[in-house]
Amino acid sequence: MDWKEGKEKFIQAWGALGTEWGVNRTMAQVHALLMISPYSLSADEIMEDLQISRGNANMNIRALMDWGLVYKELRPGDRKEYFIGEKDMWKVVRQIIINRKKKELEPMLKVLDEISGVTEDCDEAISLAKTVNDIKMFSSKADSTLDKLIKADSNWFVGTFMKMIK
Amino acid sequence: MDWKEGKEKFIQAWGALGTEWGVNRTMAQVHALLMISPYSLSADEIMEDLQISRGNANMNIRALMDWGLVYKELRPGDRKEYFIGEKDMWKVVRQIIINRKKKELEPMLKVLDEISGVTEDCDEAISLAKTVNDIKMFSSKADSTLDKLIKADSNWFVGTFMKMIK
DNA sequence: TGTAACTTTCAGTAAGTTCTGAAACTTTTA
DNA sequence: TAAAAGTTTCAGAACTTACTGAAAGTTACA
Repeated sequence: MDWKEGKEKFIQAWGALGTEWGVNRTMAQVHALLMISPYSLSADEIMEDLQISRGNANMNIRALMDWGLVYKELRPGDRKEYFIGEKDMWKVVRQIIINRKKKELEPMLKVLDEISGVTEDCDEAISLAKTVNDIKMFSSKADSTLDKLIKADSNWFVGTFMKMIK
Repeated sequence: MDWKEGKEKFIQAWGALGTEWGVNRTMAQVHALLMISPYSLSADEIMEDLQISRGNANMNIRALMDWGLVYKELRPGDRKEYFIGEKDMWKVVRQIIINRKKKELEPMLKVLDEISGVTEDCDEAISLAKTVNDIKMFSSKADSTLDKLIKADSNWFVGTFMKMIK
């Protein structure tokens, strides 16, 4: 297999994975492209490579910068903006966790707290309260674990996880 | 807040969370409904409660049974099928991990292996190979961790994770 | 300050996903 | 074995999300 074919496959696979995780396909593909590119690319190069429109490219590059997975790079003497992808897998995963946690876990915990106000004494209310409580316990545990994970560095992760799964 | 309002909110929130994780809204809502219901429900009751069609209810109940999150329950002397949701949060999370792992992680690893065939000696090929390798290392680590997690029981999880994050 | 180079926005359209409802199928029981 | 009760399937409709392309907005230089 030559690298062009490999690149093609990689971008496809990453895009598909993104879709299943609620990330839009193009955003994941732009990310894949920048992750494997040894140098920064301009919006035009990205558009050309993935065959997408300027608007689409712009919006997804922006989203990736918001997520902290892509950075702007300015080349002296060139007015174009170039973009470079985060290459460190650990940082990539970390950024994704940070973003999803904020967007999903925290709102969920908020709703659960509100529901804790239910205190009637019928089967339904009791069952609801129990489920809500279980989820709360589980998620606050997950939440603090993720917090530690986020603060920890890559080596810590490798070391501790390896020990833990032995 | 009375339990009906709480139930309503819970189903909404669980549905929204599902959407963000690539699970369809109705499937997540049916799951939420069954999770907090103290007794099993028939397809008709689910349709009525969530205001959805028979076809929709049927397809999503089936999907939940495939995922191992909902079971069929037969009441003696009644020809209707009743459904009961898995109540143990730990099992719910486990089942979800098992299913997503199979559907997503494994295909990704397969593609990465294929791409490992790229061995040219230009910048592009080297950068691609490096990224692919990093992801492979990361995912096989994640994979084996998840395997242990799946095999472990709830108490183990609580204990080890708590130790780990201290 | 004018204009060229580049970036951002957004209304309309395309693509993709989920839902409905009715028909086909299966099972049970009289 | 007929028909009643229940379940499954699926084509098309409804809805949701993503993309295009052109116009508006910025910035940078002469």
